[in-house]
This record gives sequence, structure tokens and C-alpha cells, in this order.
Amino acid sequence: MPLYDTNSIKIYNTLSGEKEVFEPITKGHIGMYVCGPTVYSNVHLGNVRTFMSFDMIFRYFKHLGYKVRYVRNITDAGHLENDDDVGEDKITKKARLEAIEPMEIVQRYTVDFHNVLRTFNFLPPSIEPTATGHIIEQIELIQDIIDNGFAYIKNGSVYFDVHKYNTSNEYGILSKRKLEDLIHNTRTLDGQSDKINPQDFALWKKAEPSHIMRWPSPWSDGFPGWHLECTAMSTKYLGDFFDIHGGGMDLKFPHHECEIAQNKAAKGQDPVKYWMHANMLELNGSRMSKSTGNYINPAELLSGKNDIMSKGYSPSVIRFFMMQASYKSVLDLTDEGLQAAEKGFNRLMDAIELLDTLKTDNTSTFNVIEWKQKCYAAMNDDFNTPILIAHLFESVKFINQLKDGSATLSTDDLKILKETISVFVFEVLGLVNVKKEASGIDKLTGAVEILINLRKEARVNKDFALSDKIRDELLEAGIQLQDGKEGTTFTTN
RNA sequence: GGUGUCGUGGCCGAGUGGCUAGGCUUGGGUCUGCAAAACCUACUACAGCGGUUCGAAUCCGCUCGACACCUCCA
Repeated sequence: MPLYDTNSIKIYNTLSGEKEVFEPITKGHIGMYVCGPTVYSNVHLGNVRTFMSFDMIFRYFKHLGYKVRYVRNITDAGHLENDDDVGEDKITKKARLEAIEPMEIVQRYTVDFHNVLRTFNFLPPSIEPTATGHIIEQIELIQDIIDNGFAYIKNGSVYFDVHKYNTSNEYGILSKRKLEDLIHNTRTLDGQSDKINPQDFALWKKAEPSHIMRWPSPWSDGFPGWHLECTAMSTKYLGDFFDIHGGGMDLKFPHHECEIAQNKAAKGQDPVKYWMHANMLELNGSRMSKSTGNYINPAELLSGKNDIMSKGYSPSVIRFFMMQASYKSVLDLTDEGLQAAEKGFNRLMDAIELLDTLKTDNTSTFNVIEWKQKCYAAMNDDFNTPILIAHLFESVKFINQLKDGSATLSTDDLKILKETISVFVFEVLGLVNVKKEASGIDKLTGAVEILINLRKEARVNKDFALSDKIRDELLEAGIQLQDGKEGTTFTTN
């Protein structure tokens, strides 16, 4: 019996504004689409957080035994920079500045993106389609929308008729906006626009002569509008109605709103059962912005080569830090917060390493079964990783009590404890025990044990000057000795 | 201006009608040659003002504040 039969997940659905019991459209299968990055610059750290949230969700679904098709696109066609006629494809603009081919930019930053995600121990999605690889699908989609009367052609460009759509549908259903409010608050654009109404959005844009990225279409040589690719790729790989669509909170409007409109206009139905939105990452209390300097990229955060943090942090510490907050909450990245996370993470890893050294007993003073169920309950409640981590620390305390001899555990329970910790810490949260990963750990252990024995001799001889020297200098080298009842052990930092 | 989310102890961050979140920091204790680590223990909060209720951090209203979106953005 798969685990998903006994674990009912609740998901906060942005569409309803409530937590709903998750029921996949097809039993045992999940289709999940997440809006991926635009590869015209190095991946943004906030982007990493969003994808990390969905990586964790993907991991948990898989653990429960679901067959998940996880689609995360690469936006390599660029979006319109402005929604007016002087709009320029982002990728083209950058390419011109650096005087290289657009696809060279795309390649460079796609590689960077993959490298960063690999560093943070992401699982690859099932399909990672590119916008430029789906121009034909996008053109077909536009034709469907035109045929159904929800789009108009003007000077070689095609626009979605939001006002007409709104007469038979509800534009704003996801972001809880009303078209009337949008009309009153839409900024008047400079210059002449082909749009009938400012709320309309482009499905196809005719390319200016200088525009490098262009494709032929029935309407003009041009390029697709910026909401279209996700509709084309999500429905191509997941069907016209699929389980989960995710992305950052800032994509809720207009991007996801437009996706719903496009799908209904083209196929006559809502595309998505559960909309999920990950919240933003801030830096020292305010949004990250390159222009104000309140900005740090993943490489800088990892290396410590920056003016904001006191040091670099390992990928797992950063991951642990992010998992300590709910994906739905704004998270503030601070040096202090990362340091606290690092200490907590190390404590967790130290306890996990103790698991292999524990002695078992006939009875248990810790209800492992109940604890395990609480871990699942936390995840089943809209992927509540902070609560899961709180439960994990409950086990940390217990493991340390076992080491001290103030608690007991049966052999069967130890097995469950080990398995459960492994599942949640490594499989679901995707953390990595960097200490174990470090090469040469066995040789190090041998060397440190020699020093531990030397120190033991010194202590027996009451040569505390020597014993303290060994201890203190090892600590400086990043190796901490721990004297326990059963002898001395060590941890590395 | 509009829409939305939110304001929790020294810091971070869950919870959401009565019952300990958790991490980090700090005080006391146990252990130790002294430490460290670990364990035990202490500090006990929900922006402000009203209202609903036997009871509210949790529901409702107002005020103040923060953030996001409305314009490329995860």
C-alpha cells in the first residue's frame, strides 16, 4: 500500500484562499508545473528559495509514492520588457549590450542556473522545457484564442481581449482583482498603443527590424507574448487540466491570472486544480534590489565574498535556514539568522552521527511511532517544514539523552528512528551532511584518535597543560573534543 | 490611490478560540581536573484600541506600521 493512501495532504490553494484536502486528478499521479527562471542573468537568490520550496514539495510527493511529473520551464525567449510598442525582448537587449548571440546568453545563464541548483542539492524536474522550443505550440494556442473570439490582430501583433473575456469569464479570479478597479488604476502609457484597452496583453508581438529573436507566424515575423509559454508548455506536458501550478507570489498577477484567461479562452476550461505561491525572500528587512545595493547572489552567499554577511554559509545551512520558515511566509535573510541556523543544523547533524553508536535496550522511553506520525502530520499540513524541524529537534534531544544514558530505546524503535530521520532530513528536506561528505574523514578519525589517546595519557598523568593544549589547538583547527562517560568523541565544524 | 499578505518573547520563526512550538541567545544547575558538548531548569510573547465569547495571540471592527503586487521580477 503506497504511503499516499494513509497520508492526506492539505494544500493552501490561492484560488480558494483556503487549505484544501489534496486529491489528485488521476489517482497516484501528480502533474506539477512551476514557472522557471528567465535566463538572462545569474539566478536570483529569491528564485532559489521559490524553487527550493517546490523541490521540497516534489520530494515529499515522491516519498509518499506518487508518480510525479514535475515540469519547470526555462524562459529563454525573454519577455517583453514593456507592455507597449517600444517593448524590447530582455534577452535581445542584454545580448546587444554584450555583443554576443542571444542563445549564448541563454546558454551561459542556464548553465549557471543548473550549477546553483546542483549546489543546493535540488532534484532535477521531470521535464525542463524551453520557450524557444515551443514556438509552434504557442502559435497554435494563439490561433485557438483568435478562433474563439478572444483576441484581435493589429499591425501584425495579436492581443488578448481582456474586456471581452470578462463578459463571459471572471478576469481576476486568482488575484482577487476586479476589472473595473484595474481600469481605474492602469497607468496611461506613453506613445501610441495597438491595444484596444490598456488591460489587454500581447499574445504575439511583431518584431522591430533590429530585433534579433524572431520567428515567422501567420501574423508577422515576431515573438510570443510573455504569458503564453507557460500555458503552452504546461498543457502540452500535463494536459488541459492538471493538479498543481506553482510559482513566486509576484507572478500571481498578472502572469498566472493571464494563464488562466488564456487557457479558458483557448480550451474552455480552468487549467489548474491547486495554485500554490511561494513567498518572497528579503535581505535585512527589505526586498533585494541590485540598484539599491541590498543584494546578494547565491555564489556570494556561499563564498562569503560580500559586504553583507560575516562569512560564507554551506548550501545545507542555507537550505536548513529556508526550511525553518513556511514557504508561504516572507523570509528575512540575515547574518544573525544564518548563524543561528548553522548552529542548529550542526546540532542536528551531530545527533544523526550518534545514531550509529547508540546502544539499545529492551524497552523505549520515547514513543517513536507517535513521533513519526507527528512528522508526517506536519508535512501533511501544507508542507509545514518548521513544525517538522521542531519534531526533528525533539528526536535530537532524545538521541543525546540516549548517549548520556538517561533514556533507553529498543532495537526495533532505533531502526524506525533511523529510517524516519533519514527520510525527513535527507530525502524530504534535501539536506546533506557535509561532514560525512568530506573526503578523507576516515583518515582524519584515525589521526584524531591518536591525539585523543595522547591527551588521555596526559590527563592520567595530571599534565593538564599538555591535555588542554591538545584540546584547544584541535578546536582551533575545527575539531571539537567532547568528553563523555564512555570516553572522548569529536565533531568537526 | 487600489488589491493582497502580515505585525508573536533579546533575535529568527510556528501556531490560530481554552492545553509547552522549535532554533539561536541569556541566567541557574548536573557532568568535568577546568572547560566544551550534552542534559535538566529558568525567563513566557502575541502592534494599539474597542467588540463578540464563560474564555481570544487566535473571530469581528477601527487605528498605526511593514511587505508584496498593480510596471520586468520567484
